[in-house]
Amino acid sequence: MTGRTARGPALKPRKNPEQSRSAETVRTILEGAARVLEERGLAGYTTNAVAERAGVSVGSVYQYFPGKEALTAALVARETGLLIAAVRDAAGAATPELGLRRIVQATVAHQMSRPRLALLLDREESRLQLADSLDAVTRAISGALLALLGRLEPAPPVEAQVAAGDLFALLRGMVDAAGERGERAGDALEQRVLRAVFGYLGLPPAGP
Amino acid sequence: MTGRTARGPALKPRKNPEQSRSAETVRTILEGAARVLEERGLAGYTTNAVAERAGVSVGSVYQYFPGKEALTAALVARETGLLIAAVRDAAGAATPELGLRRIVQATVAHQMSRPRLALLLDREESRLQLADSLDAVTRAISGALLALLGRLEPAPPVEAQVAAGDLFALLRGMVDAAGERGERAGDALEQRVLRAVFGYLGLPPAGP
Amino acid sequence: MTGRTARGPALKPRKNPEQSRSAETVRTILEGAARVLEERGLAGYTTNAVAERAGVSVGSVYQYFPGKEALTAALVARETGLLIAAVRDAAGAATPELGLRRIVQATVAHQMSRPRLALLLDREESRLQLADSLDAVTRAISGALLALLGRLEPAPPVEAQVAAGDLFALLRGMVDAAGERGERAGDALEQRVLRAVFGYLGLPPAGP
Amino acid sequence: MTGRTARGPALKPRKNPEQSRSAETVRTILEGAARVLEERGLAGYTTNAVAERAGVSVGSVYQYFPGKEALTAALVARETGLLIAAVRDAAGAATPELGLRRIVQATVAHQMSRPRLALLLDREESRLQLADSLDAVTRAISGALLALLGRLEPAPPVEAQVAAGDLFALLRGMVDAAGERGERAGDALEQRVLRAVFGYLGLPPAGP
DNA sequence: GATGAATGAGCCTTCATTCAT
DNA sequence: CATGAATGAAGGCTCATTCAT
Repeated sequence: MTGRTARGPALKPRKNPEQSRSAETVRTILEGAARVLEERGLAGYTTNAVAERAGVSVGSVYQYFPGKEALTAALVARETGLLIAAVRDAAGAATPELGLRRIVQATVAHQMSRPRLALLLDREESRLQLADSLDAVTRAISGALLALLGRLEPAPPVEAQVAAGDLFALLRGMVDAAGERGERAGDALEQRVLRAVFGYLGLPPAGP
Repeated sequence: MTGRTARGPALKPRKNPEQSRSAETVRTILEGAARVLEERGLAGYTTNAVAERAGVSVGSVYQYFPGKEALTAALVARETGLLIAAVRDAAGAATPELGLRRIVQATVAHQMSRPRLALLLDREESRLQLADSLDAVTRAISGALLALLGRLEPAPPVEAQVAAGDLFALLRGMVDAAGERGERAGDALEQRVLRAVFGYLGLPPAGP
Repeated sequence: MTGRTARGPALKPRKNPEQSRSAETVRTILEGAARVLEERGLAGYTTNAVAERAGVSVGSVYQYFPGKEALTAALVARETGLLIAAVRDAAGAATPELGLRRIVQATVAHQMSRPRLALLLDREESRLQLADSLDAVTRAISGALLALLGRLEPAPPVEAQVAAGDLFALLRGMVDAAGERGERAGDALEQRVLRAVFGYLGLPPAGP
Repeated sequence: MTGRTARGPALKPRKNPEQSRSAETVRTILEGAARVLEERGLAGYTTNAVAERAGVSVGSVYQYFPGKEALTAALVARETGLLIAAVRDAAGAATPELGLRRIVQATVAHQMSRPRLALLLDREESRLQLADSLDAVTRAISGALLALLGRLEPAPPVEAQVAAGDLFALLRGMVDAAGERGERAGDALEQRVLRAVFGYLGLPPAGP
């Protein structure tokens, strides 16, 4: 690993063949990568392992991704897609309270589905500085939070920008930890996260 | 990277020379490791780099630590020592509220002192399964929280064990993120974390 | 995968000029190879790059050439064809002096037309042991030189075989170097090469 | 091979321990590289092959050279050292004619000692653009030639700069070719090269 | 025939660890 | 004890070649 910290080393897929056979191979590779991450952790996450797990050759991995980081980025994008959509949606909720609840819900659901994978990708996401300087999930969630906070009455006693950052960190921290502990009950976790969120904002704890 | 995932590889220092020259060398090595981590990140954190930064030979590193992971573990222990002591202390505070505040305070202070180092070590800590299965910081903070929660009136509506886990995760998440953002004002951060903590527990936000 | 789904009526003549079609493809591929060599050098000279540059698939390259070396050999043959013809011609010149001049002329002209390509192919030619053990150009030029030397009066004081080898080497050396230096004036170079050639043979420097 | 054509990717040795054990290892590695080049050619010239042939591990190769190219550069420097010294010396010869003879002599001697190695290194030398833009040998020989040409009477009818380039090319071309042909008689070759050189310069062929 | 996705041997390089001095 | 040269397994990646469509 050469100390490439601040460059932009091709994180985009090499081809984007949303068609026929190739798309299938891409899916296979991504799922292979996900499985390797879940089963062997970051230490076992090698391009050769991914290829083997996916049942393709290393060459095929590099046919579609210019490098390992690009593969990781693509996996992040894939895993994150639903979450981002849900979060975007939440920003337009009827009330900010409802929006917050929806964001928490979506994040919890996302982390519950493949906890180890989600956790490891969170780590990789912050290690590589994907995208501009902030990855898509962070941007999406923080953005949605920001929008919701603006509509809150009374306005929270903390600057919105900062509050969004705090809430995102708090949310991710709790949810990742729950995943690591093996917690599987989404509803319960959701309630607890909301206690912290509403408490932070000085709102009365909303009933379920 | 050797695929040692499931073994129990000697994480304790090889010698425990609380004396003379050796202790000094150990300190030098640990500080070298800390500096490397801060300056070159996880990618640049190699045993040779540590030795060079510390002004000793690689051989000396292996004289005092059975392997890289042991070195990391020792660094974690060193960095964590003060925090753990402070947290233990907090458990005996006059009121649980005060105890909570003290824990938050200590954690914030700890993260603020060497933010990048603290962040990277947090990550390594959870990557390696240090100690029995839970590292010392986690145990200390969770334990202290648990003790304090038991004294709380009214008792929080969440099982104490779970609450302790949540609060620890929330705390660490917020503090790490603040460090990553480059935040340097400890007091402000402390207040905000407390809002979340007290909110989670259903307590009225305590004034500063 | 060309969407050739609808089979219309047979619009093509029954008898395809398969020959000329193939020949055209071969030409395209060879020119692709030449372009890649000129633009990306030996390092960028890959079969995939050639195919892409030629606008055909890799498969097609292998349809016409059994391997990369065969492709290179064919390119050498193509590039060398005119030169060889000119050199053969020169062997029959009225006087040996004129013949020598013609050979030099042809070689200079050849190298000037596509200098980088000529240089790189010279290298590849000697790397691969093309042909029997001596490639066509070497054989042609050396042969012509040999014939001319036999007619020279007075006979050069060096064995003809050896002299032919020397002159060829000298010629190629000077011409390649001129190409590498970016020299573009054929006439001047020709004169200088002739000085060396005639000097080597102990002949008086012939005027232009 | 990524098209790194114009960068300066560390061509200097990593360490320059002209002492004790290390120097011996460096020598061993360089000789291994030379042997591999002679025995297996450019195609078989891999860092692993070099290490194996030298009886050391790949790691040791990289301990002393930052990369394969640096190794090649060092080998070129080693092989070229004597030649360069001799050529430098020749520039100060009593008469320019004598100087020319000495340069030819040294070059012939150099190429005769390990012909295949010299040939392959010549190629590599021009492939990598070692040093500033011109490699040491080229600089040394061209420089010496330039100095000598300036002292020549009558002055050659060609611009000195150009003449130096031509003579160097002619020299190298003839000598490389002789090596490739397996010629082993240094004196004879030397005489023939001198015929071309003196002829080029319009000087009377000097007796041995 | 043409296509281009797929293959996999093999290359360069790194780095945790050992051991002779 | 300290040193640092030496080791070599393992990782990321390329590219000539094949073959199902």
